[in-house]
Amino acid sequence: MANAGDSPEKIHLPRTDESDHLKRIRHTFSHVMAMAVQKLFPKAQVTIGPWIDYGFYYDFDNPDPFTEKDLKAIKKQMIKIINKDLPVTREEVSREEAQRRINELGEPYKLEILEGLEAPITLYHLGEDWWDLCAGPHVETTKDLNPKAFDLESVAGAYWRGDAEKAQLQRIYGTAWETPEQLAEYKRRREEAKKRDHRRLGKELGLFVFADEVGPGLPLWTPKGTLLRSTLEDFLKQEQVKRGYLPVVTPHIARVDLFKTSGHWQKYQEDMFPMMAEDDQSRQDEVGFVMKPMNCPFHIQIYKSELRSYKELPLRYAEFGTVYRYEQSGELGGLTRVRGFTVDDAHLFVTPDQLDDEFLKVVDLILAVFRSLQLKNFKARLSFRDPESDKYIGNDEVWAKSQNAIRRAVETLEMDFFEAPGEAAFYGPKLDFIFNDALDREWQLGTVQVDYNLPERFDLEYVAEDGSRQRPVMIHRAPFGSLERLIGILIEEYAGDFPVWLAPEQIRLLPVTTELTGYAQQVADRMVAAGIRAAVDKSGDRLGKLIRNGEKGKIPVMAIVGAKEQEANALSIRTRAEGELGVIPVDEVIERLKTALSSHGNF
RNA sequence: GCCGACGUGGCUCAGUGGUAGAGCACUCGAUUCGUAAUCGAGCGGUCGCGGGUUCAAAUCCCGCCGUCGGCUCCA
Repeated sequence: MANAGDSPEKIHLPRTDESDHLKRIRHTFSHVMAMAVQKLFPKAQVTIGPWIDYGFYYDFDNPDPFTEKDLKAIKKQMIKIINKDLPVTREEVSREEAQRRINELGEPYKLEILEGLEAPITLYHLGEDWWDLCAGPHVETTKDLNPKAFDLESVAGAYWRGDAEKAQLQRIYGTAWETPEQLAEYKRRREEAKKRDHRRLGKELGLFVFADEVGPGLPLWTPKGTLLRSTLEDFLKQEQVKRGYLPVVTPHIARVDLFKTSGHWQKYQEDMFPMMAEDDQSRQDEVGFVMKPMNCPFHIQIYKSELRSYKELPLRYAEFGTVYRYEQSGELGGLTRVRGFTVDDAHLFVTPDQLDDEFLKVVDLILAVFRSLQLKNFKARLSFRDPESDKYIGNDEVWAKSQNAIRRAVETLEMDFFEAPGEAAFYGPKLDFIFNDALDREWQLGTVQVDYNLPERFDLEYVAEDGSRQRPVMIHRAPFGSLERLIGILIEEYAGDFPVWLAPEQIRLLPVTTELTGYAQQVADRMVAAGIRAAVDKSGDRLGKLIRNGEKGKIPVMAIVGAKEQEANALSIRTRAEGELGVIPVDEVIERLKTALSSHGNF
């Protein structure tokens, strides 16, 4: 599972790619499931059924979608099949023979699969009655499958060949292991992961809400969530000031024409909120305003507002710019995919000579930011153009230049990375930083992009040393990517237990009796004056309840204030991480908190 | 956008044809109490929205909206 963090678990849960044996087990399980499904649903057609990281799935074309009840029946049937100790046998056949047999079964999907296969064409049989086209490998017999070490998890829709234009199939997901203990541990960790889900914790901790009345994918940030946000913003702003970034602010809407020049309107209109037009004629003429899906055209206009000299470059415009994208309804979820979000955006206008160095400096900043946030589990992805696709602007030469610049950078930094053709932005390639959420789904956070195209489209210039007009190169970059998505990931990464500097409420004072509330408030006021987010629990409940509420609220530091403490000008400290720390003088508590804040460390 | 499941007070959930329930939270009262829930009372819901079936709908049917799991998409 993702996010095992640094707490070592006793039972290792191997991914399929770690073990050849598991690969066979999971693969054979998918065949057993397909066989069971066809036994129970004779009209079901099988398509593909691979192993995946922790299990397997199989896609079926069935007149009716499968239900939860069906899953139970299928599971039972699978156990029956396994207990028959059916041999799994491989058979090599000619293309013609395969065709003949498929026609005998009447399974058109298999025929389509066969077309894409290269020799040798192999079939795998489960006993006498069932076979599928398959490259293998599999276990020897169903005896090698433990009927107590698998489960069917969910049904979902999936398109044939992953193509939304093609048939809608029914996918059944299953998980399979070598031992029942592994299965139990897997399930336990899934449950744990659900508790870390930022949607759940966000609600429990009161960080953000969604309202039907506002709209889907449009989060509302509560005071607590906003404190978290602004702490992150302030942190990055400080880092950027140190690195020569200049702040800018730009509006949320602009004329359509601006995005025609950039190419957004032509390439990504479907992903933008509809145009605001004054009347039908204006709408038809495409004269109106749109919500911005990106900030770059605005920063470009600031660049263009004056004639630039090479002496000014690199110019680094930074803004926490909120953008709006009309994401497909089925894609929205929590904070990780929203329709309105804030990008920690900056656009660097550089001379071609400065490109490599500036790019490296940006990556250095991004990695420093991740380090400060204790984010360690990420992958670097080189998101390049898919040469087959027409969704990009610019010519081949420019793309090659941009992609090479990114490749040079990761090679210079000796970073681990993988290339992903087709993941580029429409105007240029990217170096993306990919993180996993609690449920192991991948999300892009930070990104750096090299762009020769927009400078061209907007006809950007600077005056070079020799007096000639030259074209700058742009670097688009966002270490967080989106503040919303970052916070979603952070919540799950920390399981809601933020380090003191990020915690919305950093210390809570708990008066043992209500008579001490006034004194506790005085102490809290001192802390607030020292830049600490301190609060007093004034509920009047008993201490046990106050502590319970503090723990549930995941307040990193609690301070019990009783008569003894008041007399000693001290606090009895209890932290989330370490429990009771004993009585500490107020001054020392404040000092330690201040240190924790500035160092991003623990109390 | 597609397939499926789900949608009951602020939160978590019970209630499957006969005019709405629990715990927590909240308010009030009593208690002034030392490291994860003090006791009692009270407030609070046109059961997502709109149609339909029925003598009667939270419950059955249809449409829409939203959430969730996938798929597709993702500047």
